[in-house]
Order: sequence, then structure tokens, then C-alpha cells
Amino acid sequence: MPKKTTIVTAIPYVNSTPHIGTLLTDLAGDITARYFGMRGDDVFFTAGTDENGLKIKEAAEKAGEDPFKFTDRIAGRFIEIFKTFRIDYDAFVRTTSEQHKRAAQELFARLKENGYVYEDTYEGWYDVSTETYFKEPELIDGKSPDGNEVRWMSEKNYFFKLSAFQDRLLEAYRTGKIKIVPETRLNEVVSFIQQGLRDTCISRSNPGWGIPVPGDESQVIYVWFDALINYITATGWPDPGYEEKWPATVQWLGKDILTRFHATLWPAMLMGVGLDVPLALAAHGWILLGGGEKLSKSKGNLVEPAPLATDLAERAGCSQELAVDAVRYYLAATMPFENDWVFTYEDFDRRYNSDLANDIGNALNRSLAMAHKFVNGIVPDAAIEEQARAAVRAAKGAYEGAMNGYRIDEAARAAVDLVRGLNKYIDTRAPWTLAKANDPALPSVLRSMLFWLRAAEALLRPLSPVLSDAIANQLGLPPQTSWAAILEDSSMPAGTKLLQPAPIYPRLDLTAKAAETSLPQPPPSVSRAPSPATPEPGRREKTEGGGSGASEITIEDFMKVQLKLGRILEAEPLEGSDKLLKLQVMIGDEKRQIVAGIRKNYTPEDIVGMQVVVVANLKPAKLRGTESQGMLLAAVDAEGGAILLTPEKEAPEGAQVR
RNA sequence: CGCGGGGUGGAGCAGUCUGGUAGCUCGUCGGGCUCAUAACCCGGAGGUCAUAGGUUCAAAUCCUAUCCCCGCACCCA
Repeated sequence: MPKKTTIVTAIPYVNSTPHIGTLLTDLAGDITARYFGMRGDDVFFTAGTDENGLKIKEAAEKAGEDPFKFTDRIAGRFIEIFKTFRIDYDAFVRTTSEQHKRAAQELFARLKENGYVYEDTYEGWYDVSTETYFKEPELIDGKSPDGNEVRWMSEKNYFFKLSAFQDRLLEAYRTGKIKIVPETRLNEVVSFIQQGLRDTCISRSNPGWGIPVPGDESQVIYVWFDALINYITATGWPDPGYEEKWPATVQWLGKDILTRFHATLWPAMLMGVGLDVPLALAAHGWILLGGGEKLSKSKGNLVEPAPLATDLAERAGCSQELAVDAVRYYLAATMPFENDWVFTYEDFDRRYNSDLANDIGNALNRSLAMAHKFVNGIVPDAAIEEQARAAVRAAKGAYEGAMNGYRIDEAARAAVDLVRGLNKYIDTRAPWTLAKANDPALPSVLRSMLFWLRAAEALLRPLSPVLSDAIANQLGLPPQTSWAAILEDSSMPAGTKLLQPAPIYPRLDLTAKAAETSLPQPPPSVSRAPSPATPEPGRREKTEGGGSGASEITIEDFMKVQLKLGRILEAEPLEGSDKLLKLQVMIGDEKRQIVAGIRKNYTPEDIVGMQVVVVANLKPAKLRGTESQGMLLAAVDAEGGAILLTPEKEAPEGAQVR
């Protein structure tokens, strides 16, 4: 009987755009699910979207949309991102679904039956935009502490007796019944609980959006309370059969929602209805932008994952699918736990080159090249050297240890370290020297190298499945999906016909100049909102240290960029790419070939004859093997598509733009 | 004394619980190799481990004090 493993992920609130931080939680879940799946567990992996709450209703109204349409649309965006990034969940719970509504109401009703829910009157100044009550002394000039309008509310609400669970929760943490990852956060949780838990209000007056309190249509279940329930909705609860899938083996979430919600309220809710608590709560940190600022939906300073991948695909010349896996790898390798991680495009590029293109790509490339040169591309029937076996065993062990503690960053490191070890091994054993000397050890060394690569393919697979597929493919084998097979000779069978090596991840040109100019403010940067005009007092400006694009530039800097007006003469799709168009653009009397990633929104017919703004002094770059002598300016829409900038009226060609 | 996290070579981190020659990746300098994607391998330079005291044969690690940074309504991973 395979082991049952349930992995659940915190669900994002659908009031805005998904970004790389949103993805982190689900990616962690997906990687965990893939890993345990390879180990042979019967994995159940869930994701979802949080769609209730007054805030959603208001966001919908603001957008002039019916809330159902609005949530469909936004949830669709998240689902799209998850699909693009191969978040391969088994169940997806939208909290507006009937199934969830039923589970939430049932749980509420049972808690009430068990005496953990009571009614009381809640009075205070209510800030609608944040759905928070304030007490009189907390108000500033009759407004909420952050300046929102408040209104006096006095309403009957339902309360959850959280206080009754204090001892049981402490017990669960002291005995390790619920494990917290990383362990450092355990202190935080315990000290929070020890400070004393207060009963929490779990309903709001019904605004016509949300899940009604069972038996009292005047109230809806508080959005946080309802959202947590999604984890058991996914298992089919309260219908029989859910026992197979609950409790969760691990729940993934961000560190911000650990203490107050997932480590206290949620287990208490489960205890209140006699359900098991999750075995582990894994809380990752945040990915911050260059200035150390938190990525936040409300601040709008987002790095969106899809454009990040698209941009990489174009700059590096790899497929979109592989670029997605590069982003997956990057996020996995830098997954923050104890500390937050500062994201910069420079760091992203560096990591891509060093780990993916250089270490992994080159190891595969040189190994295959040698196998073709020395043994005709057929895996020789020779013993695998003990050194190779030992290296694989060690890496596998390190990886398992990391994953047991849900340390995805460490697992990623174990995988790349294995490949680094291979590069050392190759240099030490120098097959090219053995070949010259007709040394009989040559076939063994070659098979060892290939065996080593095969193991790396397996270790990388949970992180970057498409990359692993590509490696397997070049090795002439089906994907290695069995964890147990990693150490077996048969994982790299003698007689296997190897394919010709071909770069999976072409290197990015990161010469100093290239980093500044041809690193075109990648699309995502456009969505980085300008920082507030007046920096918050007390917040230090961190612009030094090669900080990312957030820093200010002088007019001189800007003037270095030569923008000119051009007209598109010809346009045709670029072979081998579904994003790129090859354009011939007239800039005054100069004709330029420009490759642009605009195919998502434009067909060649659309744009021939159009006037566009061209960066004229951009260092030429090769995209998909075709030279591009400039770039077009475009705005980026929510889906990462480009919207070309064009003059408001016909302007002289070749004109300066400033 | 509100709670919590952090300050380690140019950058990003590990090491701190269980004191014992300061480690990794990137960058940089030099060398090697030529199988390979100007990649790969080896070596060097560069750190008084925030500061000041203390414990100890020995402190990045333990203790005390101080300074600085970052979170901590809601939302957000």
C-alpha cells in the first residue's frame, strides 16, 4: 500500500495580479508533491483561490463588474499562472464554489453544536476597506489609523471560542504533533499562544457576497475563517472518503499567515470538530524587491512570473516551457525560509547562467560529446565507478534529508552540487586522456558520467520537470520517475543510444554593457509601480549596491538611450517561436531588422505600416538565432502581452523621441 | 523594558542549538585543460564574524551591555 501524502497550499486572495511571491507557495507544494510522487507515495495535492470577503465585492464594483464575473476572471488568471508553471494540483478549491460553501457551513454548524461558537454584539468604528474594527482611541481625526473612512457599527456577530484551545494547541507544538518548518518559527508561535488567545469574531453582516452563516442569513462567515476551511473542502469533507486524504502531511504557506491563522485558528477549528491537525506547517519567507520592499498586491510593485519567463525565453533563446522551468528552478533554489530573499533581475540572470547553462548544461553537453566521440554514442557495458555511485548516493541522501524537512532550497542545492561534482570528476578522470592512451577504464568512466547525469535528472525533476525531460531525452531514455531507481545501474542501461548534444539553456550574455542596455527593462519591470512620491519617514532609501531598476537615474543617463520614430515595413513570424515577430523597420532612411516579442497581441498584418518607437542605440542581440538591431517600446498588459506605443499623430520618420 | 527576525571577505548566504584551524555560490586575479555552451577544473587575493566587556586553555558560536537594520492593523505568499 503506497503511503498517503496530502500536500495543501495556502490560497491566494483574488483581488489583484499574481506575482512571483504568489507562486512561491504553490510551487513549493508542487515540488513537494512531485518529490513524494517519485518516491511512490499516493499524493493528493491541493490549491485554490480565496474569493469571498467584502473587499472582493468592492473591487468588483469598482471594476464595474458583477462579483461572480469578477472572481471568475481573476481566479482564471491565477489558474492560468498555475497552469503555465505546471502547478499540477489534484484538487482546486475556489471558495465561492458550492462544494466549499457546503463544507464551510457544515464546519461552522458543527462548531456551534459543539459549543465553540456563540453570539455577541460587536461595536466599534468599522473600516470597510480593511474590514477591521477600531476602538475610539485608535482613531486619528475620525479616520482609521491609515486614513480610511470609518463608520460606527453595532452588530450581532458570531464568535469562535479560540481561547478554549490554548492548552491543546501548546500541547500540539510541545509534543511535535504539529511540526513547524523552519523550526525558528516555532518560538514565535508558542510565544504568541502563551500570550493568551482571545476569542475571534468569525462573521460579518451579510453584504450580499460570501458564505451565509447557517441558519442566519443576516451574517456571512468571516473570510479568513471560511478560507481556511478550503483545505478540507478539497478532501471531500464532510462526505465519507475524506479520511483517506486528511490530515495534511504538510501545509505550505507564507510566514505572515503562520502564527495568527494557520498555527492557531486553523488547528483550533479542526480540534473543535474532532478532525486531525496537519502534521507539518511549512512557512517560507518573502521575496523582496531590490530596495528590500515586500512584494505586495496592494503596493503594485510586482514581478510577474509569466513575463519573467517569456523575457528569459527571448533573451536566452530557449523555449517558453524551459524558461518556465528556469524560473521554477530559481525560485526553488532561492526559496527563503529563515531570511527573506531580495530579488533582482541581475541575480536571476546570474543564477540562470551559472547553475543551469554552465554547470548543468555544460556537464550534459560535454558528457554526450565525449560519448559520441569515444564510444559512438552508445552507453558502454562497463562497470560504474564506485566514486560515481558514492557521489550519487551522497547527493540523494542530502536531497532526501532536505525534503524531509521541506527545505526546498537545500534540495535544489544538493541537485546542483551533484552536477558540480560531475564536472570535477570529469576533469579528474579526463576521459580524453584515457582515450589517447587507449586506457581500458574509459568505458567505465563514460558510463559513470552518464549514470551521474541520469541521477541529476531525477533530482532536478521535482523542481524542473521539463528540464529533466530534456535531459532524459538527450540521454536517449524515458523520464526517470522512480526515486528508488536512482542508484541502480539499470537507470542508465548499457546499449542506450544517446542523442547528439544540444544546448538546453543557452547562455545569456551578461557582459557589463549588456546587463545595462540590452537587458531591456524586461517586461516585468514595467509593472513595477513607481515608489510613493514621498518616501515614508523613517524608511531608509537603499539605492546603492547595484540596486535594481528601482533607483533613480539622471537626465544624462536617460539621454544615453536613443529613441527614434520608425515605421514597420514588413513583419513575419519568426521560425521556431510563438512569441516573436521579425520586423523590418525604417528609421528615417535606415532600415533595421528588429525581433520583437509581440506576437501575442499582434499579427503581421496588424502592424505593417504602423509607426513605432524604437530604441535605436541598443546593442544588437540574437533572439532565436536572428539578429535584432533595436527594440520597440511597448506597455505590458496583465497577461504579459505587449501593447505597442505609437505616436498620437503621424510624425516624421527617424524623429528623436524624448 | 510590546513581540519576532537579522548584522559573517565586493554581493548573496551557511556555520551559532552540540565552543576547537571561518565555509559555499557569484564576482575578481592567476594558472590548467581542450571533452564542452568564452563553458569546465585548480589556486590566490580579500573577513579583527556590528561594537564593548565577560566566561574559557580556546568564542562567529556561551553570558552581559550597546549600536544599527527589517517585520509586526488589513491586504499580501
